[in-house]
Amino acid sequence: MTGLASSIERRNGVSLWRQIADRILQGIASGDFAENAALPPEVALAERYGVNRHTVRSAIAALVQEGVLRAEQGRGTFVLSRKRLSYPIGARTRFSTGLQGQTSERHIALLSSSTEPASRRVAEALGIAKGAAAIRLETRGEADGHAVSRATTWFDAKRFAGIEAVMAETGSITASLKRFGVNDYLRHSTVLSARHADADDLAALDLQPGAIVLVTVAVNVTLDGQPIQFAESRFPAERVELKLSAGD
Amino acid sequence: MTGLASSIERRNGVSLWRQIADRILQGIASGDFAENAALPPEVALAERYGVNRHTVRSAIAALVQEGVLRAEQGRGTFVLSRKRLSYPIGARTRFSTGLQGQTSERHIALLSSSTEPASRRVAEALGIAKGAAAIRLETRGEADGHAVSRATTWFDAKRFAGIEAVMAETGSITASLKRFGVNDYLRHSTVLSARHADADDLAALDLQPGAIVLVTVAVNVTLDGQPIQFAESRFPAERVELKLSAGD
DNA sequence: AAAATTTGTCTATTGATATAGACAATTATA
DNA sequence: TATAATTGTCTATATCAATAGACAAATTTT
Repeated sequence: MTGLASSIERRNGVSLWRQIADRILQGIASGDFAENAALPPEVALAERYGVNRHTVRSAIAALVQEGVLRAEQGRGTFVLSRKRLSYPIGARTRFSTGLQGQTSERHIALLSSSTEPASRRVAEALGIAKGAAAIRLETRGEADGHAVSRATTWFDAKRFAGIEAVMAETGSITASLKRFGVNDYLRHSTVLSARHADADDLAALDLQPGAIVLVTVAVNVTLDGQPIQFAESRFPAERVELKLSAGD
Repeated sequence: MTGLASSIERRNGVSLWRQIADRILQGIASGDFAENAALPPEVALAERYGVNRHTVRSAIAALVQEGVLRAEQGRGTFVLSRKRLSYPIGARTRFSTGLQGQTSERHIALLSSSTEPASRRVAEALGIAKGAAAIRLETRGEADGHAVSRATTWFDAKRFAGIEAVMAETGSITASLKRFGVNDYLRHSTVLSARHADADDLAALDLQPGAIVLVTVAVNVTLDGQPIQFAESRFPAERVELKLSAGD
């Protein structure tokens, strides 16, 4: 028995690159090509399927376009995990607890922090005067070593002085707020949009140009309605989906 | 009614003529194009699918090749009845005589042959020692120019030495066996199953990926019960039905 | 018989597909 | 740091796919 699973056919109306793309998809589905691992190099695939390297490249390009693969010059071509993280959005949205059960490890890394005069938008959201001091945190959410969010968060500098240090230490917004006497908080509002990732997102989220990010702009408030946090978060659309839960 | 069930897509790796051929097949299956009746003229089809007449012609040419349509100059293009060949399976199963009356021409083409040590399964079927030399024939049954079966056949190499040459010459198992003194034989057992065609079947039987093959595993014996032939045959389910006759 | 209908053949042009080779750019490894 | 491995880009060429038009060949209709 020869045992060729399904050979490539020519002149049957289906282009070779499409046939090979389909076989790569099959290989991923069957576990032949492991998720999050490198595909065999282009030359090896070309030999395996009996076609030119450029034909394999066309197939890979199509799958990259479809968000199945990611090619990295000099390193290889990688199979993206097809399952997206499902990130719940609702009244009690919290980074860590929201991803519980989906990942084994998760934390928020503090990339940088600064104290700046509040812009009009920030001031309105936090209920402080425009130009008043606000603390700005640039963070990256990570789960199992993969970047899953990139956020810019604002606090009233008067009330939460020094929160950046606590944040760097604890790796958790919820834990940091506790240090300032905020034992519970609710999400007051969330605005959702999507756009192409900018240069900053690309670097922080390890994305390729053209990638899409989901953007949430949210205000968290204390139980009595006092605004304490204003944040814009970016999620890589290819790795994260947002699940809206009841209660807004 | 716009009613475009599935529109034609360009630049997705599947040629227009293949897409249109598939839609015509769909139309036949759904009764949109009646069997034994004329298809709409090429110009009408071209307009219906929004492509050039020559593109429709390519699609029709492919379906003519596949035995689905017949084009007649000046008259039209006709949907052939997809009556299947009825292949009798029974004690006296023979390729040629079994299809008598259904086809005008039929023969068995020898694709390749080899002598190999008998596997356990082959040895048991032929009543020889495991590892003893066995002749393996790879054949294709053809009727009216269409492939109707693909078989792997085993003989005891000691008793039927050189049968591959006779087979290539005569194109008939029955005639070949006669040369070795087997003037009559019976089918002892047949096991029937079905599966998707593998790459080999697809090529040999001129099928499209996903096609189904009927599989028979049979042992033929002499009148006194001595096993002489062991065969696995694959029949394209779309062109052949197996008719079980009395007497097993 | 003439006209209309329908499939068959031919030429021509354009863009997509596939192969081939060379080299650049990036990353990992010895 | 040099070398190897790997993806990215470029040029070139041949074939396939699709469109377009004209006309031939065969059949049916008028």
